[in-house]
Amino acid sequence: MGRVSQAQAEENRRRVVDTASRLFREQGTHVSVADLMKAAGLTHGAFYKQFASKETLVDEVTAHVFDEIARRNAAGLERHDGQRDAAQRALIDAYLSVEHRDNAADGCPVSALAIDVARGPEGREARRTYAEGVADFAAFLAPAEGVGGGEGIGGVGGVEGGLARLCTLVGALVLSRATQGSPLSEEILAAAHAALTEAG
Amino acid sequence: MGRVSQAQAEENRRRVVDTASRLFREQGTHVSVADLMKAAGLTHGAFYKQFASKETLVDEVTAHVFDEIARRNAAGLERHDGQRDAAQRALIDAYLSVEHRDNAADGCPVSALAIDVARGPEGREARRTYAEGVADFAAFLAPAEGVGGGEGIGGVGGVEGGLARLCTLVGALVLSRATQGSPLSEEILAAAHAALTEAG
DNA sequence: TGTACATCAGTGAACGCGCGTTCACTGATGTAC
DNA sequence: TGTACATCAGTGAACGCGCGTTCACTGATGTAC
Repeated sequence: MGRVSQAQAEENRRRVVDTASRLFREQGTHVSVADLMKAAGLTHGAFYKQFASKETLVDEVTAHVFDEIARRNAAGLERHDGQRDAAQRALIDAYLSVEHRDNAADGCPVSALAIDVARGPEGREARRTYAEGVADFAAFLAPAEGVGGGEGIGGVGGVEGGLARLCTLVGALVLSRATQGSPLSEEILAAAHAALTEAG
Repeated sequence: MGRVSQAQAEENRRRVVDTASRLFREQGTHVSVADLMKAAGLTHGAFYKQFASKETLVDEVTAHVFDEIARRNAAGLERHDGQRDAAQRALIDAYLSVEHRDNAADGCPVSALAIDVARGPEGREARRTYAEGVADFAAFLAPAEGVGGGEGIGGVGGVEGGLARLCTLVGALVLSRATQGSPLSEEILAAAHAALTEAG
């Protein structure tokens, strides 16, 4: 194919990262370099002109995907005019939807990458990024402290309450995906939704 | 080595299944046949004298490991003289402990195998076994219906309450493993514990 | 109970395959004049 | 502005390696007499 313009090369690189951020969430970080590059419309050899190694890409994609979710949460908050409670409910609704269950590629990286991150070595940069993403997400989910009646699942407030809510969300999504095909899958989403919205 | 007695052969087979049930939970079902057999004290060739394929083993081990957890839950109930509430609390304490987080090999298969099951094909027998295991576990966790005050997380009762509690347990374990090395890991366990014990 | 032989659990080399990675090559792009 | 050349993004064959699986072989076990 010969050389390609700098602009084209940059766009290609971006497309590889975007494609990986979808494929990794859908199938895990073990997706092969060849499959990834094919999905991005290139051949596998080109990969190493842009990335030092597959491990490097995993780290970069992890960071990329958590940036995206942070932006999305911020946008959600804005859409509800800064009303934390409403934004949280909207997120919980979307998180525990069948669409989210069936569309891991576009979905939450906390759920989608948990096992890949857990099984990677502890020193890994992806691990730090992941932990930060969890903390940010929990902060977003934190119930309003002590204001009028409801203060979240089990009555636990603040960051702790946010963490507990996140556990329920992530557990529900992971379990509903693992039981897909059984009626249990939808029951799990409904049960978690009821638990999170009725006391929260 | 030559032939081995029937009793010895059966014991070897059992050891392979036991070893796999630990390694699969610890590292996932992608553990290689060679590594598995080495860990069981045999060579890889012997594997196919006992199992039709690796997929067959995964199905058998999934069933085995869920049998074990069902037995363990039943034993827990007996140890507390059939007092459901006390048995549930003991399980929640153990589930959300640092020991459980650090010892996936002996731990809950619902958390450990979730992603492997979710990524396997839908028709897979392991999937059915998994869904049954989830249902049984949720039934065990179900809060007592309507009796005096507490009826579980978010006030959701019955099977639904059991499912919601299971989501929180599984989410907490998965997240605390993925964030291991960060202080967040212990905070997650504590937050889920507080949420599950204070209203339950 | 003792002998002769078929069985078959376990061994270890070998298979095809897909993995991550390397590399000689191509030829349009970017640059120096 | 036009020409000459170095650069380097992308190609596709090839690398060593580990995977799941197969197979000829071994020799103690189990069985038939």
